[in-house]
Amino acid sequence: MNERYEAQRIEQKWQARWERERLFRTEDDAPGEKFYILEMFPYPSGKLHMGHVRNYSIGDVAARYLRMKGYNVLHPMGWDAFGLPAENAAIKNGVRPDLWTHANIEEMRAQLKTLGISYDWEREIAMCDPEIYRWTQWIFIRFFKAGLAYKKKNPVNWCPSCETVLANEQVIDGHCERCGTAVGKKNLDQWYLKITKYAQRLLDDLDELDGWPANVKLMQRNWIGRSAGAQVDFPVADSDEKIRVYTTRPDTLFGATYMVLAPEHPMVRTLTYKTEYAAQADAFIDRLQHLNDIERSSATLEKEGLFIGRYAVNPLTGAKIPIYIANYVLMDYGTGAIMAVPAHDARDFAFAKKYGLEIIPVVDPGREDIDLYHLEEAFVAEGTMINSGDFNGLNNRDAIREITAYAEKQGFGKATVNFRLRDWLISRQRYWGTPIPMIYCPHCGWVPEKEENLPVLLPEDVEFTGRGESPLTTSPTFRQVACPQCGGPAEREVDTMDTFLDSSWYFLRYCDAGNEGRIFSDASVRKWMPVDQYIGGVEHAILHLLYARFFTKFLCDQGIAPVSEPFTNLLTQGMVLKDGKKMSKTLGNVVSPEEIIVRYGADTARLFILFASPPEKELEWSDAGVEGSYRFLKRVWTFVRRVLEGEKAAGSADGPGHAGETGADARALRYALNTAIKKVSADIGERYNFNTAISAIMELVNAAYKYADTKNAEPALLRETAEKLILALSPFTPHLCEELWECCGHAGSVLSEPWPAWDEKELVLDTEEIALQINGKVRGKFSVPAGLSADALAAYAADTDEARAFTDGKQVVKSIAVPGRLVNIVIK
RNA sequence: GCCGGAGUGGCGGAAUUGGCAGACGCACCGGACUUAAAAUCCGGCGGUUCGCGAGAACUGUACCGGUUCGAUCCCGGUCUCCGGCACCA
Repeated sequence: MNERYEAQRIEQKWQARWERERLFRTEDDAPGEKFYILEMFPYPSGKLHMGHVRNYSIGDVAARYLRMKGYNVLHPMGWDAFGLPAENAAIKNGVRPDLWTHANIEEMRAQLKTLGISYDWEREIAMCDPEIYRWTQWIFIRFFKAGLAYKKKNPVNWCPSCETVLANEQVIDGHCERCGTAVGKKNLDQWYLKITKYAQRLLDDLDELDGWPANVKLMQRNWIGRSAGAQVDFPVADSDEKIRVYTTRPDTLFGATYMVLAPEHPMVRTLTYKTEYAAQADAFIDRLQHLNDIERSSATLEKEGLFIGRYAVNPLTGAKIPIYIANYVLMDYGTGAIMAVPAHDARDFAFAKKYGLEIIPVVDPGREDIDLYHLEEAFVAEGTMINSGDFNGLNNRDAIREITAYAEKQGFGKATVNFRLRDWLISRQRYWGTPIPMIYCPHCGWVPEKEENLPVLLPEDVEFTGRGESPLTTSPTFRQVACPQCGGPAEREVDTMDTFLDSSWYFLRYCDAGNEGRIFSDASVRKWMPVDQYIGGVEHAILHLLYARFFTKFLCDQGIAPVSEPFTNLLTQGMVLKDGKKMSKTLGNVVSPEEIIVRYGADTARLFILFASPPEKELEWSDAGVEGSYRFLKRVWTFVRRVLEGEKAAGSADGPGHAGETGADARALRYALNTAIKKVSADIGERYNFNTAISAIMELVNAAYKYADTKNAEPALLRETAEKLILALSPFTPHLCEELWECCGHAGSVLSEPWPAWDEKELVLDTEEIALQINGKVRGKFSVPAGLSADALAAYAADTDEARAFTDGKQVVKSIAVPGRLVNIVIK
């Protein structure tokens, strides 16, 4: 065995051997309970960053541990290969997006292999592969046929830098999720998926996801944004028209003193038609449209409105109330119209004050300090109904129910539910994505491509203009096609799909990655789904994770997927920081994984990244910390070498076989060994706390060094310690451990060894250290035979010299004993 | 503004069910080995005060208060930071 730990040589040797022996291949019918562990697949940008290393190292520890525990583990990897960078490279450098992408995939796959992640590469998929995206198209057609995909002209989010539309989920604080440019609006004809039809189920089923972090579930809940209330119809005075509003406060209906329509509301035009107000309204709307999304929807924007010359009738009071348009009412929530109750809504209050509108209180807080008729701000809390006819005296919560019921009986309203969630806009005016497999026929309308003609291939004869229109329009051959229904001349859709569709089902394909005739076999997904453990960044809490749940539910309804929730357990790993900030090229604080691997080896990189912080927390990069991890691995190497050399020196006769020595030193090491294995098992298997698992192994190594230095150190016990140590460390630093395992004289891989067991008996000590507390303060320690009862322990404690010193001359009030831990004597 | 989460040594972090705060690592300090250095091994390391010294006392988990024999952990309040949502009727 070499004196020095040579990471490079060892890692190359074992990576080659793993590949040659196809060690990580998963067979559906292999023995053992199935476990599907998955890390979010990367976009093939060309280089792995530390965030990737962290993500995949976490997954690999779990995967390797579970394999050793006897599970049949599915641990695949693939590529989220469609997306803008490839196309931008094409525009800038004239490289074909497919070639650019595949070159990047090659490079990143090689990098992943140098990290030693145990992927079954035989199941690798790339979403840009026509044999894969044909199924993305196939799913889209299923959506269309189910009535859940539709095309609609609507004002949509437009990123002027990416030159494409964006889904609501991709607009973060009014900026593009990808490039950070402020998002504007454009009126475009686009494809949508009806995710809103699944809103309630997406919300309800969150309750079952016990294995998800609470914050992610909460973010999804907020995003779905369910609100319960009522819709109420207000007749327009001197007209047959009605204006429908949505309110969560039907109890305040008596206090509705004016109405507001969103400026884009279609009734604005009809109500102002041929009146003096028409021109003003147009001007107002025009002015609003020049604001961008952030300005328009800012809560701090000054409320502005315009009376449009018409009145509505409060259906409860019969009062004529003015109709306004205002910048604070949004067209795309509720009905685009509100009843305004200034006394009990902060926004309505501000508006009413500004325009001198009537304020009628209808909920009495019953508080001295609030003068209801001279309110300084809206009163929004609970109270008793006043000024509300027959409903006076009710608690306003009851009034919500009563007034809704009354409105329903009278036929002018009913209870409804509203969601904040909008349908998913999936059209993109870009090239490098899955073509939307739809054809427009002037005769038949929108018709899906025939399934047997899939995939609809991306044309190669295109120009990359990057100018706001799909490059597919520039193909002379792509567009013109015969209608699949009537055979007449028709035109293909030229937009491509949002790449989030690809990642919404990829995890299903791994179950049967090579299937040529079907999306996947029923048996394969029944075998592997759901994903037992999913690992990725929290930035996908809403986007990817909500879409994937939606797809899975839809495919389940279609009888294609066997489960309605894709991911049983979710771990959202924290970011990797340097100097307190996210690693980024612009900040120039990027540490490249390659550099670390070349210098210290992948095992050190993995160990450091897992040790420095618990997986879900942020991780601060530390060069000194990496040194420390490297030092530890050298220490492990040296320990094993010393054990083996010790055996050689002692001769084979004294080899393994009688590790039963009962000396105190041996006893202490066996305790440390079994404690460590128990802790590592729990920390990996149950808690996913890899940092504390590693610290437990470090403690074991410290204990092992200490024991090895004692005079009568038993070679057999040292060997047992070394071997169990190697196995327990192997999920973290597999290359080193394979090498050490081989040095110990074993032929096979550590991966086919069973996970080391611990012996509960070894965890029971003969004596225990008990803390002595006086009035809750630690005043001493004493040693007792293990396993004393609370009473016996208290008696023992009272008899110690320390206790006597403190209790002497004092009155002992009581004494609390916690077996194995402490005794607290309370004195006066 | 609303909804979450977090605050522990010089630093990353640990304390799993209310029971010895600071495991493990980094940095630092000391010692051994060495002509010397590096590497390695061993030891020390929250703060304040007292003591020549072994040691002792007090104090300490953002801050104020509470419950409890006992609180980093539970409860009430305050501050700060982070994240999400934000004119959603």
